Order: sequence, then structure tokens, then C-alpha cells
Amino acid sequence: MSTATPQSAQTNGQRIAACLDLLRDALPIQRRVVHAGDALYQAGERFTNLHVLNSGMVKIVNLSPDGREQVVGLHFRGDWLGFDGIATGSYGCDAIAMDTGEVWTFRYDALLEACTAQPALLSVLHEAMSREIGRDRDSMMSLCTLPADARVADFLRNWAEALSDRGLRTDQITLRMTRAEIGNYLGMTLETVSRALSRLARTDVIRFAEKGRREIQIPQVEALSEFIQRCVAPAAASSSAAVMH
Amino acid sequence: MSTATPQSAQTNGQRIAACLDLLRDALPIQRRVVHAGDALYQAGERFTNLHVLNSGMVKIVNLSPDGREQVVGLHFRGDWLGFDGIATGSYGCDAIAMDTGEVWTFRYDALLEACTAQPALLSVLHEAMSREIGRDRDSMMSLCTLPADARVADFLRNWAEALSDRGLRTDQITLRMTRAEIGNYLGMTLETVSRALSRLARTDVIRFAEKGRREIQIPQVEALSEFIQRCVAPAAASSSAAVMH
DNA sequence: CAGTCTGTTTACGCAGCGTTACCCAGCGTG
DNA sequence: CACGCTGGGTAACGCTGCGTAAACAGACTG
Repeated sequence: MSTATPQSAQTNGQRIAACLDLLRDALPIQRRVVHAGDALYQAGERFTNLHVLNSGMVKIVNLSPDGREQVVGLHFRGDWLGFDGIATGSYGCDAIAMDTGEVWTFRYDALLEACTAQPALLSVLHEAMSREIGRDRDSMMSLCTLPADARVADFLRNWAEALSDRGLRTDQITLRMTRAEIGNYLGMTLETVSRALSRLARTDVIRFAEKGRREIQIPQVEALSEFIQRCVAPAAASSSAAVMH
Repeated sequence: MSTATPQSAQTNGQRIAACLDLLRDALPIQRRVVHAGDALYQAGERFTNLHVLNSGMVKIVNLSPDGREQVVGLHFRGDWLGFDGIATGSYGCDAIAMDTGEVWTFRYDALLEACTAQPALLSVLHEAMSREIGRDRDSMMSLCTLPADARVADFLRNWAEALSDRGLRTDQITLRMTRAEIGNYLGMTLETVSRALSRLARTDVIRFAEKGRREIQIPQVEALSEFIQRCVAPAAASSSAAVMH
């Protein structure tokens, strides 16, 4: 019963810490320090290991046979990496560190074995996969329904939420991505990202720090949500109009 | 060893059939016939069950608090539904039948219990989740990198592939979705979908059946891939130019 | 049969965003 | 110091794709 609803009355921060503790005690884990640009694994590589991020930040890059490449995920402390390899036996994407960090790597079959003795381990595995699916769906919704400015605002909101889940301050964040990377992730060009950020700053939803334009202040996260609301207001009105009609 | 690479030398059709057989024998399953428009489950509903589609077709609709709604997935025979509920304890999306079909429903905790006796069951569960994650990422890439026409072509290609995996003919397919639904799924308006289909028909990549415009003939699936290639040709050229530089 | 409703197609004007271009600042290098 | 490189900001221009509207086809109903 308690394992059926492990999320009850638990903050995300506690969940992440508990998951890391659980793993550390249950499995032989290889720890590895990575630096910006390092590949944790690459598409096509044979899948035997899963990974969990203890610190740092990783982007997942999907590659198509015709040469397109697309950032399809961003991951922080406590996130699992490599799920896409389970079904096919080889990784489907590149995982690239964007920052110095520590990655925990362990064998998938060893994990499964450990799960038989420790059902809680299986729960956190399934939760992580489930959460990943939910996040991807939210991303798809943003890509499909939000205009460029709102998509950038949503991106910042999600980033701030990820930081806050991990007990970090959200009022002052440092984007460890170039405009081009953000644009690729959000399905727009770097110029549009730049324009969107300028507009957000102009309407005082965000502020740029004095030094460098990669430091961004978010006085209040709710302002971002309100901004998104305002962008979709006509769409929401028309959808309720569709209900009326 | 054999369970570590269950996908070796197995067609997708065989995999789907094997998965359904495995489930049927391992668990008490509630079978249920659904019709177009029926909700298998709805966002917010308490999560206790997973579902597998034995026949028919289901769309997954994500809802945002501000009233946007977005089709984030399409599912066919053999696909699992409801993974998004595991992490949070309640479903995150609506699952709506688009067609008459049969859904198999079973308790998640019962599945986990059955897995302890039957590790193969755990494998197919993880494979299904992994496949779902991979599919979502591919969708994100399409949404971000392909122009409208190519996105529609990619949609048809994926549909044809899903049919072929299930042993159905792919040269003549019946879209069980309106233009509006396709457009929502692909992040464009119904008019753009209509225009894209007309253009595809004009260049003879697809053909409309005599009766009704929802019957579409795909003489050769490769033509769709080639069409997509042509759309991204400049992008691919510039990306290899970026590699050169 | 007319009447209505849903789904689709097409035309046209407009806007959002991509494309191109050029600007600047910071940083490392010779 | 000049020089090149990288990351970032901004403006002009044009195309893709959206919004609106009108016309049409098929299904259903009275």
C-alpha cells in the first residue's frame, strides 16, 4: 500500500535524494566526472548500462539519418539517462554533458537483479520512466500550442522548477546553453530566442544580470506563467467558444 | 542472456503477439470493448491500472490548466497505455478511443507481482516504456525540424509503419482522424493539413481513393521518405557545412 | 426531397518567424 | 597592439503557414 503511493507527502527534493541513496546502497556503481561537451553515451552504442546524474547537466540529442539533429531533453541531478536503449538494445540518442558533473553508471541487468530483492528500487525505476514520458508529452504540447515567446517563457519556467525541486535558488539562474542550443531545443532559431528574451526583459518578466546575458533573474516565477497565459488567451477563449457552440 | 536481447531476430509483429499472449496467461485481465469517443481513462483519475490495446486505435490527449489541449500520442494493437500515471499516482492525459476496439485492463500492482514470478513480463513492460520514450523523442524532432508538408508525410510514414508492424496492408490506409485532429497532433491547423495532403497528392507521393478523402493510397512508402529528405535537403547541407567549418 | 451538420478544399491577406546581414563585446593568440 | 573567433543583439526582407471566408460533398433527419 505504501509502495503503491510513494509520492504521497514527499517533496521532489526528498524523492531525488532518496532515489540516489537507494541506488548507491543497492548496486555496484561506477562514478565518473564529466565536463562540458563529453558524451556519456552515443546513439548506436550497445545498451548495457543505465545512468543517473548526481550533479551537472546533460542534454539528449536525437539524430536522424538525414542529418538533422535535435535536442530532445535536458536533465539535472537525480534524472535517469539511457531508457531509450532498453527496447532496441542500443541507445537512440547522444547524451552530452553541458557542464561539469558526476554521472553514476550501472548495469541494467544488475539493476533488475537488485530489484528482485528490493521492490522499492523497481518503483523508482518505473517512476523515473513514467516521469520522463510525462515530461516529453508536456514538451510536445509546448511545441505545438505555444508561440515562440511563450515557448521561451515556458522553457524558463521549467528550468526554474527543476532548480527549485533540487533546492537551488530560482530567482537568479545561469543558462548553460547558447541561444542556438535553446533555439534547437524549442524548435526555433537563435535570433527568435534572442528576440523573445529581449521582449520578456522589456515587459519586466525577466531581467538580465549586469555582467553577461546568460545570467537571468526571474523575480517571480508566476510572472512567467501569467505571460504564457496571456499568449494563449485567445486560443483558450476560442476553445471554450467551441465548447459553447 | 536471451532475456537481455529479446528483440534479436524478432519482427515487431511477433513481438506484439508474444506480449499479448504473455499478458493473457499471467494476469487477471478485464477485457472491454470501446467505441469511437469513449474515454479509456481521463486526466486526474486515480492510477491503479495499466491498459494494453488488443485492437482499435486510441489517441492520448494532454490538457493544460489554461485550456489548451494537444494530441500527444496515437496507439494501436499491442501498445500500452497509462504509463504517465505511475509517477504521480493519477493519469496525466485523457485516452480516447478513435475506433471500435478491445482494451485489456489490469492492475499495475498485480502486474508487478506477476513479474516476480515471470521476468519476461518485466522485460516487455520496460520495453514498452522505452519504446514510448523513443517515439515521443522522434515526434519532438519532427515537430521541431520538419516543415508542415514534411511533417504530414512523416505522419503518414509512421502510420504506414505501424500498420505494417501489425501485418496490415500499407498501400491503402484509412485515416480515422479528421484533418483537425491530425493538425492538432502535428502542431498545425486543419487547413495546412489539407493543403499539405493536396500537395502530396499533386506530386503523386500519395493518392486519394475515389470515394471519400479519408482513404489514402500510398503506392510506395519510400516516396514519403524521399519527399521528407527533399524538404530537409538544405538543412542537411548546412549542417554538414557546419561540420566542415 | 429540402434542410442541416460535419468534414474538406481552396483562395486570399496578413503576421510570425526564418533568413540574411551587420553590429558589438569578450577572449585568446601571435 | 591587431587579429580572429565565439556568443550575442538587432534590423530589413521574404516566405511559410495561420485566420478568415466561401463553396462543396456526404450523412443524417424531418
